[in-house]
Amino acid sequence: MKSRMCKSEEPTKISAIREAVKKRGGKWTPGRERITKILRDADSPLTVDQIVELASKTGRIDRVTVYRTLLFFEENQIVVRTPLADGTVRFELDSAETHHHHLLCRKCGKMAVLEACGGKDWMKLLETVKNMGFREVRHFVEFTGICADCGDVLRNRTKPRKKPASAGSSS
Amino acid sequence: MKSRMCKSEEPTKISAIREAVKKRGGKWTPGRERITKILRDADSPLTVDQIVELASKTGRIDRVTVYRTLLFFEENQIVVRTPLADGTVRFELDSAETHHHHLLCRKCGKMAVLEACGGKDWMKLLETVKNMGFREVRHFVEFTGICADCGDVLRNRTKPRKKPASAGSSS
DNA sequence: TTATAATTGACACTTGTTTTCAGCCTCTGC
DNA sequence: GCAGAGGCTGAAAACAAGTGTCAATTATAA
Repeated sequence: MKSRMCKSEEPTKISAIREAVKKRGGKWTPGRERITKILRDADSPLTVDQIVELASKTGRIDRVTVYRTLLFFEENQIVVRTPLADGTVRFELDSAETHHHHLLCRKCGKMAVLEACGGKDWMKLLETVKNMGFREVRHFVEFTGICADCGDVLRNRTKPRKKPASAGSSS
Repeated sequence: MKSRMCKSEEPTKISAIREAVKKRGGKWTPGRERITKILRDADSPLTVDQIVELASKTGRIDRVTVYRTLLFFEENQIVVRTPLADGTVRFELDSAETHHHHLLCRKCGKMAVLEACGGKDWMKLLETVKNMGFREVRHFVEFTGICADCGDVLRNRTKPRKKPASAGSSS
């Protein structure tokens, strides 16, 4: 059971993505390359805002272009869109040979990746779902909590800095 | 391991919710009662739109009032807000002595409830999360798939009726 | 019944995302 | 290397979901 915090060890090849784009009749533009590199180098799944901000450091790019590029990438299985329990939507490269889930700090929004999941008991649960008549079942698992850093801060305060973000249903 | 499709067997008492509202200094209004009953009688977690539509059948109610009521209920642990992998946000009564997770059809959006979760393997995963320094850990699990009804329809078609809703990250 | 404080509806506003359209750029074929 | 076609981009506007404001209304305690 392994975990990372979470730069991918062997970065997805930009050239492979370029070929995938062209194979689908898309063009390889500077904007798409910048967005691809940002996603490849990211420590964690990124929001549209984060991508716009990072991309803006290396030249002008319109927010709309980022939306469109992400949509194109998503439709072509280059990136994965992940709506989280805190209501934000994040994007990451779909290099996922490795099956992983997300871990989100409810205080600071920091994300980590968990490169593990269920086990035997989990399989039984999946079986239950299939017995209910569901096919092509996928699962979506997210943990939320207070990360070590935020926990330390809290211990040194009488009042939290601000109202914690509501973290959706869970248990 | 039990599952339901998913009316609660012993409906949460409206009177109990009324008392909870009043205890928090809130007033018990016809609008709040209507929304409470709608949530209690729902077959599955509802979107704001669905609540507005259902509530409008028994009298006029403003969408803003629904938002505000749900927010008030959420703040007072009467309802739970659940953002799903398809990007929608749904609400359900927080009657949850029973720990459950959601099962969503990617085709028709129908929801079911799974009154079960991981098991021993799951506990190990939780342990990993805690070892990463996270406290107050909650988990959020959602299954998506093609339900029996939609599966049958698909088998009798060459083309899907419409583009399936993108169902977020999962695996 | 009355006073008062919370709730409501209407409207405007904010934020996040998509659409439209004209001009620009990548890529293919020559 | 060059030109044409079609895809991509930026700007502005449209759209959708959710929030803030305020006057009028209503539930509730006294």
